[in-house]
Parts: sequence; structure tokens; C-alpha cells
Amino acid sequence: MPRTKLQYELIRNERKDLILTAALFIFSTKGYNSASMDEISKTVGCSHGLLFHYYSSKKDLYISLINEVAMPLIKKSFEGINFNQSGKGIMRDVCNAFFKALKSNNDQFSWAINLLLNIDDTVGNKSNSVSVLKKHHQSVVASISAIIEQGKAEGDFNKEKDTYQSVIAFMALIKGLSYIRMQLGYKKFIYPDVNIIMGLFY
Amino acid sequence: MPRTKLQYELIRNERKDLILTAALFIFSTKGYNSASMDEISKTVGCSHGLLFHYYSSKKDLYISLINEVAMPLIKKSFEGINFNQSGKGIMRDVCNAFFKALKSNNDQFSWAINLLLNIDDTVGNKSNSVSVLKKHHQSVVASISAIIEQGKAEGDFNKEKDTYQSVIAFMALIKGLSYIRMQLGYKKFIYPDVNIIMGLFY
Amino acid sequence: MPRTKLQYELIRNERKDLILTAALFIFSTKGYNSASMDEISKTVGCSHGLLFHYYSSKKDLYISLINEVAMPLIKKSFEGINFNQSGKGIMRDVCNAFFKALKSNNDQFSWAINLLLNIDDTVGNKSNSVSVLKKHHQSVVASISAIIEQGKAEGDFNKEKDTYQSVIAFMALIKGLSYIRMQLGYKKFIYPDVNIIMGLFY
Amino acid sequence: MPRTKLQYELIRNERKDLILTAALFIFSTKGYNSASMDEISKTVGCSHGLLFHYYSSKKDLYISLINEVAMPLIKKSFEGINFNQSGKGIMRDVCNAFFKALKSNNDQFSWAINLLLNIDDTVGNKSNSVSVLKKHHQSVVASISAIIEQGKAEGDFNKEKDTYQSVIAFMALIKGLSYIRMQLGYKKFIYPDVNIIMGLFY
DNA sequence: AATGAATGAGACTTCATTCAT
DNA sequence: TATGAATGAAGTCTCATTCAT
Repeated sequence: MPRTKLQYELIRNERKDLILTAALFIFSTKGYNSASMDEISKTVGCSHGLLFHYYSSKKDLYISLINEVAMPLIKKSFEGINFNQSGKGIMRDVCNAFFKALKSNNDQFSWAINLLLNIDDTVGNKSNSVSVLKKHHQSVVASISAIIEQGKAEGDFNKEKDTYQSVIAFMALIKGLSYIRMQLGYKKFIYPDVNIIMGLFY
Repeated sequence: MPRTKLQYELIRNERKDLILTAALFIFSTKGYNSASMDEISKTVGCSHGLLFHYYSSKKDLYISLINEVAMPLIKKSFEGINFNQSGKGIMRDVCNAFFKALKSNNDQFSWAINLLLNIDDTVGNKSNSVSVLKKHHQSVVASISAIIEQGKAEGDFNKEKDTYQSVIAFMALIKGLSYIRMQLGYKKFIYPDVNIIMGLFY
Repeated sequence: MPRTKLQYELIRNERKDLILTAALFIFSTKGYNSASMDEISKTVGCSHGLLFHYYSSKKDLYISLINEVAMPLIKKSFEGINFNQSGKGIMRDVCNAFFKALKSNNDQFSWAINLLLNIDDTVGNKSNSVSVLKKHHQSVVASISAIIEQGKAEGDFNKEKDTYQSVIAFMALIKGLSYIRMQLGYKKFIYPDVNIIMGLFY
Repeated sequence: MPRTKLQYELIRNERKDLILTAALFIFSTKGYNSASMDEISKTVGCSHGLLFHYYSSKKDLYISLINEVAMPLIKKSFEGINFNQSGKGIMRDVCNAFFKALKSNNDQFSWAINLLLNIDDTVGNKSNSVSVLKKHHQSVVASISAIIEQGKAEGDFNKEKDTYQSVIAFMALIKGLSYIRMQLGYKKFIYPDVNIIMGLFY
């Protein structure tokens, strides 16, 4: 008796989940170029051929990872944020969201943050050098920028400070924290008080 | 008749300078694994063979880069710092040193900072994975840690804050700034007020 | 549907056979350093990549060759030898075994002998110079030595003659013969009378 | 004051001697392909450029080595041989000449023998694979052959034994001995009795 | 859906050889 | 005569990708 469509669908999704989880960990810790499809497939426990069955290329897997896993995870962390408040309030919530994500016993949050804030690695070889990450990095930058701009407009944040710089500094700081988080594990990780971070904007 | 020792010395130094400059840029922007010897040689305008004439391996070039270029550049930036003062004062000087370096019209300072603060990249392939960078990273961490500890002991810095975490956050922040600097160029780059950064330690 | 485990096993074994056969010929005629993986792959009729799919390195292929092909071939030649007899009798049988192997229309025997008795070649480059061959060479030396010692103890062989020297001379002689065999082919090759060789030990 | 022609000549010859001595050692111990021009020049204590000043190529150096050093050394060893006697007598003298050469405290004799009897190594890469050694090997074979033939004609040597085979066996044996000699040094080396070797021809 | 054999571009590295001085 | 900077072909090895089954 052949499997039903639904069964296939379930298998597909299960596999994809496993692949993406493994890929998230390996890409976020090694960086794009240093990660290998073989290592991912071995972590999943399948053949490397299967990765290409689900994703047309390494780059495709990477992009899917960002779009379907990392960004949603971050978004999920931000779900509780009330965006109908002052920029200052939003920013505080954003900080707390990050910290809560990093504090979670689900490592994936840290991996996702690490992956998304990885601003150095280039994706692909020279002839096809596209910084996929940069793109997403920029979208994150845009979101945070908007919040800061709002805070500035509302008179809470320091208008003298360059928004873009503040964003980068903020994200760099978050990445630093996610890096510690990955090394310490969720139990040992103690996030700094939100007020410290907020100081960047006043 | 062969060239004199001096002539050879001059040629060597000139070439090494060109190679190290190109390498500094490429390693700092791409990371160790993503940088290729071929790209470096093309940037220099010589054959890849010549790189191996001067440096026995990619790793050797990289280590030379750190020891002979990046660290000295950083040290040079720190020369004016008065270490016979409060930890708070030293930290402020350190910030200013970084900012001055980043503000310099010599791009190499930014590259060096970027290279030295690159906390993710591993050097070498899997079977020979040595994080050369981590070592230097750790030496930087140690130095900054000592300053913060001093500040804590003197009652200026917040003793409740984990020193290691603060260091990482600080360095991540600096790296973020050097990243902006590299993208904007020295003319557009406006560094944030030192007080913003210092807020991390209070 | 993927092939069955058995099917893959068959493909693997077939390929490995082809690779090892080609490698045996090329390594035994050229020596380790002069043989190239590319030449082996071209002889097999596959890409060089496949060699590294089956063997992790040139050295690995070489060691596999010795352990899985050359030594077994030699051992097979020695199967008929009765070791429960005088050292003199064993030595005579050993000579005959070598001659029979060399006389075989299967070239592999000659290649194997040539490979195993290759006392000059070092494996690997200068920084990683390991004489894999020497190891196996020594194990062969040990075996022959034991036989001569037995012959000496039984009063048949000349006790005045240094055992090690006799072994080396004997092996050099056998190697010389295998070299002729390789050049002449099995049809033209006429092995000398065993008594000639035995003269080395009286 | 420029040097005289004679002075230049002297310098030339001195240098060539040094180069050839170093080359003899390195080629004989490593084999053609594993020996490098750089290692030779370093052993000599000059630049690699100078090797190409005196010899047009690696191959040229190698051939010069055989013609101008190795062969003459062997010939010198054979100088005392009385060729106006029975083949048997000549052969015995040849053996003694080899032994005397190997026993000499001048390592060059062993190197030369080792080099000339090195029957495995190929010279040059695939597209230019010429076994220079083979050629010289053949000339040595021819000389020894003639002696054996004479011995056969005079009724001393066994006519049933194939001359070529005997020669190869003999040379292989000598090479085996020269190998031991190189490992032991001249002090420890004890050559086997000539009668043992002569047994190959009776 | 899944496997792993097979390929080949590209990476690092070595080394014979050339050549300006 | 002599040096060593410079080149580039060739070698070992990696790894993303294809494809028959």
C-alpha cells in the first residue's frame, strides 16, 4: 500500500525540520563557507544527496534557513511586543525579547540570532559572491532604525546620535551576547540589565 | 653580479608590505577560510607562488599579519594611553584610542580592528582546526578585563556586571563600529560619544 | 529508490579492485613519490576525485595497497610452504614460492614483490616523511631472518654469516629478479635454479 | 684587478665539485624525483640559481653526475683489476673492487654505487619520462655480462645459467650491500666473503 | 523519498626554471 | 660568477553538485 499524500507531506516536513535544525547550528557556528553540506547531512543522519533533493543548492538551503527559520524565530520572540507605544518602550521590549530568546533553553534562538547578526561572512565563491546575509542584515537594520527614529521623534532618544551607527552598535552588542550564550549554555547565561543597553540611545 | 644584500632587503620589504596590505584587507573582510591566496596574489599583482616564497603557508601569512601588522597597529593606537590612572580613565582612553584609529584616514586601522575582533572564524580545515584568532582574541579580552576589574576595584564600575560579558559586549560594539567605518570610509564616519560606550560598565 | 546495500557494495568492490590494480602497477614501477594520483585515475578511467572518495589520501591508498593487495598476494604465494621442517627446507620453499609467483602469468605478483621490496622510496614530503615501506620491509626482514636463524641453529646454514646482511642480499636479489620479470613478461622469464640463491646462506 | 682566466677556472671547478658531491648524496639517497634542487643548493651552501648557472637543468645535473662522478668513481675502483686473466679471476676482482669501495671511508663510493644501481626511479615527468638511469644501468650490465661470458667460455662459470639473469641478480645483491653500507657507515660495515657472491655464477 | 557513486572546479602547496642585477 | 625574486605547471586534496537507481 503506497503512502498517502498526507504521509509523504509529513515525511517531507519532518525531514526538512531535521535538515534545517542541523543547518542552523552548523551555519551559525562555522559561517557559510566553512560549513559543508556533508557535515550537515551527517548531523541530520541522511545522505548528502537528500539535501539537494529538498534544496537546490547550498545557497538555497542557507536562504531558506534565514527565511523559514531564523527570521520566524526572531519574529516569534518579538510577538509579545506592543508596537503601539513609544519608540523607547518598543526598544525596551525589543531588548527584552532578545534577552528572553537568548535565555531560552531552546538553543535555536541563539543560533538564529548568531546567524542573522553574522555580518562578516560572504556567501558563495568569488564569481558568485553574494552576501545573502548582508541583505537580511539590512532588513534587520531597517526595522531597528525605524524604532530609533520614532524614539528620536518622540524626544526620548538622542537626536545627535547617528541612527545607523546606533543600530550597528546595538546589533553588535546583541551578537556579542549571543556568542557568550552559545558558549555558556542557557543555564549559566545571565543577561545584562536592559538599562545598560538602552544607554546606547540616550 | 647579484644585487647587494641591501637591495634584496628593500625588494623583500616592499613586496611584503604589498602582500600584507592586501592580505589585511582581504582576511579582515572575508574571514580566514573565505579568503583565498589567489585573490590576495591578484590584489598584489603577483603570482601566487610569490606568496609562498615569502610565507610558508596561508596560516603563516595570517599569523604574520596579526603579529606584524594588526597587533602593532593596535598597539600604536594605544601608545598615548596613560595606564597610571583609574580604570575608568584608562577605559575612556581605550575608547578614544579605538575611535581615533577608526577615524584615521588610514584604512588599515579599521581592517586591523576588524581582523582582531573577528571572533567567529576558525583557521585551517577541519582536521587541523586551530583558532589562531581566538588566541589573540583572548589576549585582547584579558587586557580589557584587567581594566574593568581595576575600575570595579576602584568603585567606579558596576561590580554586579560580569566582566567577561562586558568585555565581549564592548568588543562586539567596537567591531560593529569598525564595520561601519569600513563601509562608510573615514570621511563619513562619526564615532559615538565615549559616554555612550562607557555606559556599559556603570 | 536507491540501490540496495548489496548493489553499492558490488560497485564499491569493483571500483576498488580497478583502482588498486592500477595503483599497484604504477606505484611498483614508479615508486611512491613519482607516481601521481592523476595518472592512477586516468589508468582506471575515472576522475581523481573518485580516488579520494574511496581513499582519504595518497598515503592511505598506498597503505591499503600494501595491506590489502601486496601482502596478501605474497602470503598466498607462501601458502604451500611447510613451516614444520628445517630452516633450509623452508628457505628453499620460500625461494620456490617467489619464483612461482614471478613465473605466474598474473603480473600482480611481480608488482607486489617489487612494491614490497622497494627499499629506497620514502612516502610523503619532507615535512611528513614516513617510510611506510620500511615498516613492511622490516616485517619481511624479520620473517626471513627467523628462517635463517633456524637454519643456522640446525647446522645447515653458515653461522659465520651475518643474518641481516644475508637477508638484505637475498631480498635485493629477489627484487632484481622481479624487475627482470616485469620487463620480460612471464613468458620469457626464466628463474634461476634455487641452488644458486641458496648458496648465499651456506 | 679582475681575476685571471685560471682563477675563474679554479673557482668553477671547485664549485662544480661541491655541487656534484652534494647532488650525489641527495640523488642517491632520495631518488631523482624526490630530490630537490633547493635541497642540493642548500647542502652546497649556494643559491639554487647557481646550479642552473653550471647545469642547464635538473636532468642535466643528474646526467653529469653519472658521467662525471659516479661512473669515474666506479671505474677508479676497478682500476686495479687485471683484465688479462680468467673471467673468474676478473669477476672475483670485481667483487673485491666493489667491497673495497663500499668499505672505503669515502662515502662517495657507496653513493655512486647506490645511484648507478638504482633501477626503479624514473627521471622527469610524464611528458618527458626518460629513464636516464636505465641507460647507464644497461652499460654496467653489458660490462658484467662480458665478464661472465668469458668465464663461461673458459669453462669456469656455469653455462646453464642465463647471463643476463646472473648479472641482474649480482647487481641487485651489490645494491643491497651498498644500502646496508649507507645505513651502517664504513666502520660497522662488514662485507660478506667473496665466495658467497661468486656462488651465483658456478 | 533516498542513496551514494561519480565528477570537476578550485583551493593550497611544491618546485624546476627564468632573469634582472 | 652569483643571488634570490618571480613565475607557473603540476600535484594533492576538498567539496558542491549531478545522476542512475
